[in-house]
Amino acid sequence: MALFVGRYANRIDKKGRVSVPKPFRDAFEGQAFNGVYVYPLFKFNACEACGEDFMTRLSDSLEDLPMFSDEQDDLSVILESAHRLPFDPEGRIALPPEILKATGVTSQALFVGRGRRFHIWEPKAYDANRGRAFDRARARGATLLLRKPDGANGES
Amino acid sequence: MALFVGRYANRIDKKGRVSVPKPFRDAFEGQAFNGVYVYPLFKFNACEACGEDFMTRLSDSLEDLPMFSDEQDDLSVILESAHRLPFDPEGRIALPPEILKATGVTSQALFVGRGRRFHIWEPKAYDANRGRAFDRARARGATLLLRKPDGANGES
DNA sequence: TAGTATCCCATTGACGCCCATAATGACCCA
DNA sequence: TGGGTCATTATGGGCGTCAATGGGATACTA
Repeated sequence: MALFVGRYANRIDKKGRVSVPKPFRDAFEGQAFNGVYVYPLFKFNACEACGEDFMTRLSDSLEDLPMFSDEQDDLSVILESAHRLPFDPEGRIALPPEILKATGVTSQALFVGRGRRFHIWEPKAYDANRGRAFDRARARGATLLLRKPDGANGES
Repeated sequence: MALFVGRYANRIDKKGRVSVPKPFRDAFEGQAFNGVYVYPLFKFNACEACGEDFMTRLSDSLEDLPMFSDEQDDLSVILESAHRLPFDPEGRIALPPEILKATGVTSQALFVGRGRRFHIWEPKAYDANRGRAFDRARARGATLLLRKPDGANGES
């Protein structure tokens, strides 16, 4: 699957529909479900979106936690508040009221690439947060251990 | 099999029937039994529902516990109190009195997606019990370690 | 025969599909 | 290098279809 990168601002119409940027739609090529899963983030006033593959991986990861455990129940709130949004023939999705409320999105939605998933922000809210992560990373002197280049870890 | 995600509130009619949300019904595609298994949860005033596949998996998991152990006997109550509910031609099920009583469901049933299974709640009870799960996750700064994408860890 | 469960049909309201148009950017040619 | 044309995406709105719901008819059971 291609990666989600870059930022795109699209308009919300009266019916609550918004076009998912073409480059993002292309990245869903070959998935069983032609659409996106969207769920609110608890760290930001924004929501996250991904395809069926990633959602299944998320669900399976939750099942690695013990059944009936508090930890599993608390984190399952992601699945409970997720929405399965199919593309219409023009590649649009309809954002549910709950998501609009959680993100503050009204007339415009900002799509922000995040690799295997992407975020949806109210543009002004994004600007307010933008740069902070960058500053934090600089201040902390953040480092990242890269995986071995393919084959070594079974990734495609 | 597709995942169960999101929340849907449907009404119970005079005959005790309730429509299972279409997205959930679709997720049962290709299962041998055209219906759901429903059993009460001991942790919440709610019940859990799943398809034949998951029920089999649950039964097998119980057999992994030591035979004749208290643990196995206690958890086996799930199987004892489970109901096998077939869909009617319109995709509705009739919740048995025992389930209605255990959940407090009367006029409305809230279907809550949980990945490979889903819960059924009385709407107000859900708000009271689960409404703060999101805040708890935020407050705790909850994190989740994802499985490696496919095959990388030998699990399937 | 009464009570219950299952099936069938009707209604309605939301949403998905289709078409039309506008805007954007790429390409070609002078 | 500038202008024009074409292709593709983003956007707007009307209409048909389908899912949720309610009620009646029929078969089954105790």
